[in-house]
This record gives sequence, C-alpha cells and structure tokens, in this order.
Amino acid sequence: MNLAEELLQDRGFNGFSYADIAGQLGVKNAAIHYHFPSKEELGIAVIKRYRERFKLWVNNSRIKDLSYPEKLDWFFNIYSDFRVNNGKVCLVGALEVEFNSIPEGLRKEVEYLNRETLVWLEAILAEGREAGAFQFKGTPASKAAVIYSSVQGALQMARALGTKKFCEVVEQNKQDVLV
Amino acid sequence: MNLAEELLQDRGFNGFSYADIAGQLGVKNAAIHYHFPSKEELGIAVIKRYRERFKLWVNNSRIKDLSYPEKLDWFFNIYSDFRVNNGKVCLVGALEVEFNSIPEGLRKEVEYLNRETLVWLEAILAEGREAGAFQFKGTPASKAAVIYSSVQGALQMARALGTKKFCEVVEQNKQDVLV
DNA sequence: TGACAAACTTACTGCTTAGTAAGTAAAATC
DNA sequence: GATTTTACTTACTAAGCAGTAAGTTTGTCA
Repeated sequence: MNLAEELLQDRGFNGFSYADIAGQLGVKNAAIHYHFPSKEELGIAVIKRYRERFKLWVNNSRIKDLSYPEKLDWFFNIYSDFRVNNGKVCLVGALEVEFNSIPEGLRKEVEYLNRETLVWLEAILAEGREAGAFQFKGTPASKAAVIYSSVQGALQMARALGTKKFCEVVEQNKQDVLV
Repeated sequence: MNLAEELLQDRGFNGFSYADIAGQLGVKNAAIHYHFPSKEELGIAVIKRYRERFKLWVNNSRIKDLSYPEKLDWFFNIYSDFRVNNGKVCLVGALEVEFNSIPEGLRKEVEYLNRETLVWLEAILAEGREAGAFQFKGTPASKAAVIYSSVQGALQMARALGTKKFCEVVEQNKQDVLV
C-alpha cells in the first residue's frame, strides 16, 4: 500500500502496474492480487487509509491545539513534504485528472477525500477569520476551494517549473489571508 | 489533432490510444501512424498548435484592446468553456500529473506552454495593478501562479464536486484582485 | 502430530498497446 | 500517358496489462 500510494502520486492510477509493485517488493505479480484482487480495490484501500490518516491528524491534539495560522501552516506543509519528497502530486488531483478512466468505487473515494479536506479547511478559515487571525473577502467555503485547488495545481506546476513555483503559491496564499 | 486534444483533456496522455482516434474517425490504426509516427510526436503537435493558438489570441486586437478586468474575464472563460464542454481539464495540468511517464519532448512543450501562460497573466496583473484596476499583495508573478494553479486545480476538482465548485474558485479569484 | 489456513509461486490467458512492413487506390505532377 | 506522391488498408509483432487457476511452502493451533 505504501508503494501503491507513492506510485499513484508519482504516475497516476493508469501509470503504474501490479508488476511495478511486485518488482520493488521482490515478489511476483500474483502475490499482490492475493491481497488486492482488483486494481480498483487496491486504489480504494490506499485512499481509505489516507482518509483515515487525515481524520486522525486533524482530531489529534497536536494539531487541534495549534493557533489558526499554525494550522494553516500545517496544512501547507503536508503538500510541501509531497513536493520535497520526490516531487509527488496530491492524490486527489492525480485521480481527478484520470476521473473518466478510473473505476466507479475509486471515484467515490476521491470525492469523499476531497470533500473532507475542504470541510476541514473551510472550518479553519471561518473560525480563524472570526477570531481575527485571518482576513479575506468571500465565503470561507470559496476561499478554501481557492487555497486547496491552487496547492493541488501548484504541485503539478512544480513538475514543469520547479519547487520555487510551488513555494511562491504557498507564500502568496498566506499573504492573501494572514492579517 | 482535434480528437487527440479532446482525449488528452478528457483522459490524459496515457489514457487514450491510437485506436480511440482511429475508431472515432472511421479509419485504421496505421492511418494515424502515417501522420504521427509516434505518440510523442502527436502529443507535441497538439501542444504546439495550442501554444500557437494562445499566442494568436493574446496578440489579437479583440483581446488586446480589452480593459484589464475584461482581459482577466477572457482568461477565466477559456477554462469555463473547458468545464462546460464535457468537463475537460487544462492540458498543462493533465500532462503535469503524468509528467514522470511521458516522453521528454512532450515535457518540454508542457513547460513552454505553462511559462507562456504565466508570463501573459503576470503582465496583465502587473499593468492592471499599476492602472488601478486590480489590487493584491505580493508580486504579479506569484499572484499569477496562484490564479493559474487554482483554475487548473478547480477544473480537476469539478470532476468530483461539480461545476459549482469551479465557478466558486473563479468568483473568489476575481473578488481577491478586483478593486 | 496432523489439519488447516495464510501467503505466496508457477504458469497461464485474453486483451490492449504502440509501432511496422508491405501492398493498394487515387490524385497530382511531369 | 507515365511516374511519383499521398493517404491510406491489411496484416502483423512484441511487449505490457489485469487477472486467474493450481500447486507449494510456512507457520499456527487443536
């Protein structure tokens, strides 16, 4: 599952094969099929695990007790780590590009993960603005959508234009909401 | 090339085949190979044509003589049309997700298109701010990066969450820069 | 010690893929 | 009117793909 997640973020769902995983693990093709009969089930398992991980993190006191700007920083750092660690891309963005050629069950998982991430970010922005830590026009929902989609896009852009472009987007987003 | 462009925006580079194009055109596989010997050459041709089209548009008086807010609107409308027209995604974003599994020559073209788009948007933002039509913190370059990457990301997000989410991102971006 | 299940391997199937070589029919050129 | 070029078709290859059926090893538990 670790390898599948990395391959997904590196090449997308249609860009890796059972052989890629089996090869790196030093086992045969069929060994992976034993644990995940279909590629759809493998994909679903990876995203379900990722969703669980995100849920655990945001409910953990280590993040819950942070200030609003620190919470935003933590969020951006998830994606900075992706960028630094082999130029990975956001799972949601990668799978949405391939949305029309991935199995139905996987599409649902992507939708849930996307929704859950936006819901959390929206709440932070709403509460942070209320508390005077943030300032921005429009609704927290639409501001959350801009921030999340720009970070997603920036991870992709960094593949062609380098890490600096990604950092630029993060810094600009911060400037746009921090008082 | 029209079909290849649509398929690229629908499923990505690894998501379509010569057979898809040949089938829809009512010809055989090899007929496509006659015009584009390799898939890389087909991809390059599509992006080169797109770059040329963008260059022609921005140098056309129809767009050059627009006000700054209208120019920004024209830019957003390119992507709104993508969304409305069969939920297409930005070529640049789609190919950057697959960046690590597409041919070298194609990667270069994606880089050029990305750069050219950002350069134009940056200039509009810089001149527009100078003229008092826009207001934003930070540099025109980083603001351009946020706008472009968020529109790219929003087209992808709309696949899972619907067209409304895309419109939300466009409207928020406008509110963030319009005086 | 024996039964059973978990975690594989071996060997394969049927399908799709990009790409090719040789042949053909029609149109343009000399 | 002969030759060449353009735009294909037919027929194929070699590789890669997800997925499967049957057999094998290894560890666990009664």
